[in-house]
Amino acid sequence: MEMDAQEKLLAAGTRLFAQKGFAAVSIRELSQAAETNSSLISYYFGGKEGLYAAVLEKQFASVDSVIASVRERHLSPVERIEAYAQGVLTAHTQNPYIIRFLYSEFANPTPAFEAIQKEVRKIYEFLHQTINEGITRGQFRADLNPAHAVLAIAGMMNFYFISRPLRRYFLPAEGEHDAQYFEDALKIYLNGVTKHGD
Amino acid sequence: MEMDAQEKLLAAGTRLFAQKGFAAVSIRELSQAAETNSSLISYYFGGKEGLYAAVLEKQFASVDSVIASVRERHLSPVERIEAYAQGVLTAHTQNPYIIRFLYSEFANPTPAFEAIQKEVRKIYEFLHQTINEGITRGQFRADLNPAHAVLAIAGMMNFYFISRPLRRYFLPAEGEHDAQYFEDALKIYLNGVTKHGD
DNA sequence: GTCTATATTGCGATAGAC
DNA sequence: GTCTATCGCAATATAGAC
Repeated sequence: MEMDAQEKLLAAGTRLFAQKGFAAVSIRELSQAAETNSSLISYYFGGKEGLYAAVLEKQFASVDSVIASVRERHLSPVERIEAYAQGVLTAHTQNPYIIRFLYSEFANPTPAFEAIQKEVRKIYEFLHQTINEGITRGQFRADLNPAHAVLAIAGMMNFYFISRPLRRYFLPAEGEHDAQYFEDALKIYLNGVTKHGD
Repeated sequence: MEMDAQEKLLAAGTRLFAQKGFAAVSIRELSQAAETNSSLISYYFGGKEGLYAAVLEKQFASVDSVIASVRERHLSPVERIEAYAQGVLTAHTQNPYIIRFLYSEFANPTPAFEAIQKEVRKIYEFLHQTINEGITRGQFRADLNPAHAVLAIAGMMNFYFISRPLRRYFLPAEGEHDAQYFEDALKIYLNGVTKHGD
């Protein structure tokens, strides 16, 4: 462990802002969770908003590295879709709170939104280009609308994590089927977009 | 129009709670948006929390009617998947804020969560049964995991609305392609789950 | 049924001791 | 670098006039 007050505040902020949203968390609650003093939030981060910005920045830095590692490899369209799915799984597994922040910013943008938008756009363009290439190469159905095909795969992959808290209430003791879901969803998707009668 | 104070508060609460979240909206802001007085929130709803509960109740009542109308029809598995997609489109079109409340409750359940959970469970079981029947009838692939197939279709359909606010920032002037997206996504999904070599 | 006025609590930020 | 104490303000709720 060995965390100083600044690190403990960042950790507490990540958890609490993700769980309850920015407005619902007070600096008193934050400082108690971090076992430190509320005045240190201003000292280190310039206030509650500054702490929130620091939390977001750290979250999305890790996303960026995942994207970059996928982009630089030379892969076929199908392999790229698979790499995207694996990247989503990796990102959400490494960082279970990121989907909350992403959605919070969708719904109610803060100044940090611009940076997030840039990340999302990179992913969108990567997928869009992948679909187009798959069509051009004759591997994907020619009647595919690329923008819609992108939304379809992104929805299949991200909704799994979005719906996680709710699923825990009514699905039989979901162990950790994450990898299996991604495999199954990929099969449905690739089967749905590729040409048949091969 | 002809709205009394109670109706105006309910309308203002729906918009503001959806846009900013429960904690980020004050009763002053609410009463100003409704062009009335903050004390009326307590008078009619017993307080800010009561107004929020009333907003949620009204939102999910409309979802229930959509589900019920789909369930009672006699449809084949493929037709039921199509009816589900149409139902999602209808519900979100009639009520653009519902996805926000749904997600807010996923992330941070309030006492209203129990009722929402019941609605979601109904939808889940409808889809699960549909997939199973499709497999039994030999229309869907036998190696399909029903739970995963449900999540895949729910993700494709709901993520479209979840991502709407963000898409507006980087997609070329999305007109209203909603119906077209649903058609395209359905084609991918059904193509992905049904048996081939027919 | 709707308003004004106000009681009370909790908020975020900061001054200043150590 | 971390604490205590406190300031000023905005929050929700309510009492009471009309």
